[in-house]
Amino acid sequence: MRVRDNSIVTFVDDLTWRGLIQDSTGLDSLTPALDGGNLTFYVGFDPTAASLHVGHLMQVITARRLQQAGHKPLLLVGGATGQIGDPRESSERSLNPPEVVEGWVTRIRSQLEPFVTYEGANGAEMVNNLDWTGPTSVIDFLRDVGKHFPVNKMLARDVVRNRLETGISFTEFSYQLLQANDFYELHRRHGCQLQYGGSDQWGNITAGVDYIRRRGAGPVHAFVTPLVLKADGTKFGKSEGGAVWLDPTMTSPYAFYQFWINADDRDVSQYLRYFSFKSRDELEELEKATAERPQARLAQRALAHELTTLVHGADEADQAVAASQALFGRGSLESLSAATLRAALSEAGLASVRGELPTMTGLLREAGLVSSANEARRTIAEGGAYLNNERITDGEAVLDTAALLHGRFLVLRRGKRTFAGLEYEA
RNA sequence: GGCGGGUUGCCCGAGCGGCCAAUGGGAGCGGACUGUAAAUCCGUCGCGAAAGCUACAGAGGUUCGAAUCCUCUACCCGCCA
Repeated sequence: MRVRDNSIVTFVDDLTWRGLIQDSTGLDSLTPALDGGNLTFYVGFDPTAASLHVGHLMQVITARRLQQAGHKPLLLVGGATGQIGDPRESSERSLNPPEVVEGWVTRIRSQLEPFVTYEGANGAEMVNNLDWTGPTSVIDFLRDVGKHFPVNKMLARDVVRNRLETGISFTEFSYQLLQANDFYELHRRHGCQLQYGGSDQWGNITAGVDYIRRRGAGPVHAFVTPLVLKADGTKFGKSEGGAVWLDPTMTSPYAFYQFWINADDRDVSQYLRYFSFKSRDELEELEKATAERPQARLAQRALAHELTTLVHGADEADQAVAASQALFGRGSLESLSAATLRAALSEAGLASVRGELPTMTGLLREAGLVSSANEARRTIAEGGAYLNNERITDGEAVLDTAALLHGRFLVLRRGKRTFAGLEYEA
């Protein structure tokens, strides 16, 4: 692994410098295990939606990082736990139909696949906890697993304690047994010695560590990564209201790229440490650049490009960059070639209209920038609507064909940075 | 099982027969300033071109008129058994 080659820096030193280890079962034992290479570890993803989102990226990337350091990943997709639901702070989850969860398992599995390699001595494996949890009878589960879990300890867990106020079903309460048992089963079947996850998983993870010890196995290691925070206090991973998904049909590569480009100056250096595979030297260079010339956004560009490449591939990443340059660039839209314009608009979202010449409000609706005519008029009145980078002032004005770029394209924009394209065919 | 309180727009939360599409805050959206950043200030925030329509847990009722009163149903929360 690169980091070890270039100097005295060990793998754990690197993880620590990046801020990836918020809590662990003890660095004294974890350090030699991780620096030694050849550890089998697991990280789990529950199918709670059709796709993973940027909030999961930390765990995905950490898996890749660990594998590059010589460890063997077991990527678990929770076909069983996904049907139960990890308790949230707020309230009880509604159960998803088993066949829906099953579909999500398949999708998430294939989404995870590209992030690790399956070759070599530490080739990754995909596992599904439904394989061992599904066939277990209630009696067996209660006798073999349940007997090792003191309810008083289970109640002490933060999430559970909070939920005692508002209510928690037995179903969700029992979640931690399933996850603890997963760790045990993976330890038993695959020699798994390490589980990591997000900091919200600490309770579930340590439940597994304890359980393995109670069953006379182990010892095993665990650590958790910190919650990704935003300097402005809002939740990480949201963009224009919705989650930023890894699935390109749910969040386009362009939108994904834009999400990272818009990272706050105060956050971007830490994001690079968390998510980037660049060396410490390179990252410190970028941190310096951000401090000195934040307006150049070198760190945001590097982060956005690297992550878009990792998630969507080099071609998609380059297209997202090109589209961003075309749309946000200083040059006039007229100077862009038809091919460049089409490509850029396709990235941002290109719809087509035909027939009668629409009005300005109609254009905004067709482009999907507003959800109702009222909203279109309001946006225009607020001065937030642009056609080919010129502010629209009259919502009732009919489109002038002279505005068509290359005789067919229109660049619509709402606010500073939300672009959408329209292709007009008479 | 009994008694009492509650259910309002994306969220919190006022309203307690007409002046309520509904006070206020947050989120969201837009503008100004910048750097596709932050902070700040300002505006906006159900649908409809409009007439109007749909909304205050659900269903029914009283009334010229209901988010506001009555009845039933569902869910939540207290207190007592």
